[in-house]
Amino acid sequence: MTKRLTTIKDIAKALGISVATVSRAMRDTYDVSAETRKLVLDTAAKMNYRPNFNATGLVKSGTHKIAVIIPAITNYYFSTVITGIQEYALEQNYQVMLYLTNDSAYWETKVVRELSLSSVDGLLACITYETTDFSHFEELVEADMPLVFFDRVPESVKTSVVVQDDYTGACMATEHLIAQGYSKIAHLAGPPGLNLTQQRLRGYLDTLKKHRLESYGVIHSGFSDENGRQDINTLFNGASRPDAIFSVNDRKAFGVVLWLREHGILVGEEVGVIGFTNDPTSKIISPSLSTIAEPAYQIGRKSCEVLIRHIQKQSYPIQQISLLTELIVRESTQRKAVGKGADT
Amino acid sequence: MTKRLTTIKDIAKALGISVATVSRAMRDTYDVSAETRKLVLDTAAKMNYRPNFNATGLVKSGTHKIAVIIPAITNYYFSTVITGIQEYALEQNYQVMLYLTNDSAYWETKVVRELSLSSVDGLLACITYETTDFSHFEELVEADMPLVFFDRVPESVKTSVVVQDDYTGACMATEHLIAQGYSKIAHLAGPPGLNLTQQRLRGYLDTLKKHRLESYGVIHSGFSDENGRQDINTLFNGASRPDAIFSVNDRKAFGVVLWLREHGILVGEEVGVIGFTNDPTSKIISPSLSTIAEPAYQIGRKSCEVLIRHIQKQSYPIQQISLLTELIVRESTQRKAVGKGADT
DNA sequence: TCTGGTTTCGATAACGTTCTCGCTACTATT
DNA sequence: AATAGTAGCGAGAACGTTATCGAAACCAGA
Repeated sequence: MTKRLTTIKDIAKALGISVATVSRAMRDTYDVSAETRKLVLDTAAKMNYRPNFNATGLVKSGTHKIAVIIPAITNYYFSTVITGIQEYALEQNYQVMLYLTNDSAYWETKVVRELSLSSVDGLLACITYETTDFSHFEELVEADMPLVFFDRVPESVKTSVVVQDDYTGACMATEHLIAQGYSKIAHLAGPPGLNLTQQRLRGYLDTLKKHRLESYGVIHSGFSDENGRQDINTLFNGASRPDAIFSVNDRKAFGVVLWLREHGILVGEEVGVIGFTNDPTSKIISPSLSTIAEPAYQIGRKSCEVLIRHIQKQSYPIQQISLLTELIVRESTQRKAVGKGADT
Repeated sequence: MTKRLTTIKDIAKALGISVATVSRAMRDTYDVSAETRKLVLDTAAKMNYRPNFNATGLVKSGTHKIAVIIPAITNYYFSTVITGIQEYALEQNYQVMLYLTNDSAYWETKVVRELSLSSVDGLLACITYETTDFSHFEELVEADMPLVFFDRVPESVKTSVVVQDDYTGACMATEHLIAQGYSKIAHLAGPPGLNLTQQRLRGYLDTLKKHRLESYGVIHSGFSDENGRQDINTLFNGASRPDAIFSVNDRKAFGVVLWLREHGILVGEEVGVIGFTNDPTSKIISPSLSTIAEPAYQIGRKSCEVLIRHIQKQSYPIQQISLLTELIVRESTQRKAVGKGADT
């Protein structure tokens, strides 16, 4: 129950002019004299006027708001993406509404369906790893609501997508392991349904094949460090132990490093580990983690840019943007034995 | 330029009844027969009707949106708080608009000032560490806009606040260090202007005094691990080296641990380190970091709850809520020398 | 059959803004 | 001096919804 705010009418009354003139003076300079324009702007500032977005949105059917739907923000990648989105949006005078699905397909559907179509101009989404039915998104596309996916993207829905180059990143990671002298390489993969899981897996397998190496195991599971612990455990209880691990993301790799350390296995020297993301913690863990850096901030900015283009021009063609990744070499893929002398 | 959406009018026309009846059927059950109500609801679903929030907001002068203004989200504490806010808001059918200030007072002022008062029902804010002038917030309070601060709160503005018990937390941390046998304790403090900096500093000093110990140094700086590295460096280049560090937050403590490790100083055994936050990385770093756990998620939920109370009842009294912290003991404050035998 | 009270619904005005039209008054042209 | 053109402004409709008021329709009681 906030106090009544000053409206355009109040300004008009105070100045003895019509609301139409005030409205015009507020935006463009044409069709209104420079002096009345200045007069209006001054008294508007004096009366502490703020435009009512409900009213403008109603008549112009545009709200200058975009919705971001994302599984979570409590990790480096997602929070950085959001930061990029937020910054670009603010520059373009758009406001962002945040929706967390908590990786639940139920919540995702609910949020997308109940999201009043009239309250936002467009959507930026990253799907949960459970989502298999995309009809709630397809309904949006049919209603001509601008929609852009990033990172985790469905293949069926016909919209613009912005991702990192997962395939090449995985190739780089695997190549690096091989170059460092590891040959029994296993892959801790992500949830099977996800596009990025498939791309990284394919990069891994293709690179192995190129070097005529066999895979020492592929395990699909979630993204947490706990998942990493479990997976490395089953892997090391199996018949043939790997001498290197390529993990689908850094957090899972942290679990691996921790597990190996606890079991007295030297990370790097005995078993190489490489992740994907470049989470800041990868510099803090010891040994520090080699990884494939994702351009998270840029992905945020870029996907927001594409969305706003779609909003402002409905003829803007569908984009398939893939940003480059970068190999970051740290201790977890270094065989220090070389410098250590005749230890083996 | 989305397709025209179905409005309440379309439903009225399709059913041959008035818009008023449709509107009533849509919300309450009184003043409309059960059959027409059902009829309306069914055709509304069939025609894929979504309410236009601009229109409802215009007439009801309430938007069911709240704004969250926060320095950043790329760290554990803030992203977890936001998660709590978001979840509670969604439960109560409120939508969250996110604004990042990037710890810039300029951006904070800009965002708060330009934020159309009419586009949100209330604000949840955490100030930057630069902010010294709070007039942009005071203007909001004068306009009767519901406003709640969390974590970093200004003392001058008369609003509800939700924080963790920083003072007691700092006391617990210092007590723990003393109980573990450390006596030359230094404090790496936060930016001096912040309330939480002062509270934690006071808890540290009071506890020292209680045990008749002297402070081995207090350095104010930012919250990053880089700040931690620099501060420990100046501390160890000084005349009297501390044997324990209480850091205002975990990230800064990470910098300390890393610096000590690089300089061959045994963390825990030679120099105890304790942080504040319970960032997940504190379990990953080695040695693992003792810390004071903050109820970040609960702070998010609680502050959102208080805000919504204020929105729904303007007579709701101003709250001063302080949530409990918890001591988490890990390796960085353990003197293993005891078990190690006659090493010293 | 009439009265009084419900129930159910419709007309219409608001909310704050923009947009379309048209009117006035001024300037320039001949 | 008459006309055409244009700059500047006002009146009113429109956007989609809710709120107020009143009218019809129904029911029960006498």
